Amino acid sequence: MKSPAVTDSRRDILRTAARLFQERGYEATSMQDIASALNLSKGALYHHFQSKDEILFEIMNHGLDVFDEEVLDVVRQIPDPVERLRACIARHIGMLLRGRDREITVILHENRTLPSRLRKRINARKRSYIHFLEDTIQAVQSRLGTKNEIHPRAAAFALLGMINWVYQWYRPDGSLSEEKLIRDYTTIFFDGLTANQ
Amino acid sequence: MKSPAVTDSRRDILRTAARLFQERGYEATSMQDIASALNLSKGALYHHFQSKDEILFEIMNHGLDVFDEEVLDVVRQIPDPVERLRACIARHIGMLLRGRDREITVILHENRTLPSRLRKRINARKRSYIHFLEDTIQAVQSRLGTKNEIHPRAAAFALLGMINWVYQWYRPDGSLSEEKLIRDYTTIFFDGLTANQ
DNA sequence: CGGTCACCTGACCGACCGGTCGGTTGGCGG
DNA sequence: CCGCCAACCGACCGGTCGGTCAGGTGACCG
Repeated sequence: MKSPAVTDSRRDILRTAARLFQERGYEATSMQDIASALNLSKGALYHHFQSKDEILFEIMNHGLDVFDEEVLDVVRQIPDPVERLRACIARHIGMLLRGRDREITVILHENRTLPSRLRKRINARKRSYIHFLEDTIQAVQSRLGTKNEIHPRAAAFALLGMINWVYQWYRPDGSLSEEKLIRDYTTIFFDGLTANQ
Repeated sequence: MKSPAVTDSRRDILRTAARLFQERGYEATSMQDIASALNLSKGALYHHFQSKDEILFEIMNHGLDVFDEEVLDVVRQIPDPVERLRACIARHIGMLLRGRDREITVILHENRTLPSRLRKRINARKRSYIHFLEDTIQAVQSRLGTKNEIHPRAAAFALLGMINWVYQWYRPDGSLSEEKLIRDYTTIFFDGLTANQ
């Protein structure tokens, strides 16, 4: 077990690095940039992490930890598939918008920059979320007895795309509130643009 | 007017650079990488372009030219908003999947890497597409007399997200055909997951 | 009080970056 | 056959990158 001080400084580095990676991109952010932002020397970073890659990997892993905790673990408890999917949409969007350290954004954007060994481990975790969405969508379809033949995987990726794209354009200080965004996205996914409700 | 040879070698460079940028990312691709892939010296690249930034900018500009030509110019001719939107979805996805040089993918991914002067010009062109989508969606809503209050901008970005995310996961050699993908995406956006048709 | 260890500094390394430059080449117009 | 010039080469520039390392410092422990 590591001392709290150790994990604290590690977490500080990860938070700052995540912010910089999100603002400038991974490749465009140097270790010196990260060190300067923390009032540290570059060498000090290498006391806590073996490499720049490890920092990125830990950012993503921690982001996925938080995601599992605040989204998946909660919505899995909901037995009704329709309500489960609704809650999932709301919580996923909420996390994306309120995540202070933007780890999720880094996960989305720096997909291919990780060396393949580490990337595989991250992708495996992502894939389990995809499967959860696919299963839930299929349950929703048979529950509501829909007669269309929408491929659950296509629907899962469509939903993921809708939501994950939000970070590219949404600004919290704009005219569109988070609640309205969630409501509209949920309506579109379940009932489409032409919904009458 | 430039000679065909000049534009030819420029286009070759842009195509190869676009492929590399898409595979490894802009910052992770060096001018030497581009030159080697073309069996050229690095200096030769600077005979055709002033800077690496200019190459990225021209890739994006050309990608948007093709997009305007193959998507927007065609679907704008369609008077009925519903049919216009359907055609737009189909053509947008088709372009994304069949675009040989992946310029569109580069446009989507390397948003923030351009210096702000050039980025503004690219973003202005993107914004005009957003406005087109918003207007069409609003026309669809009033045409079908939908009673919901989905914000046209939210719907436009949801649609964009669904479609643009495709490049992150879709593989043409998988079990999901392009036609099926277009059909499912169109159904989801117009009628939702619970569509009965 | 002396020793140890986590934490950190700052100088340093070789590789490589984007970009430049003087010079070569080969095909084409006159 | 000459002269020209776009296209290209390869050495080179200053600077920055990720990463290393010897050493300093201060808190804690016996």
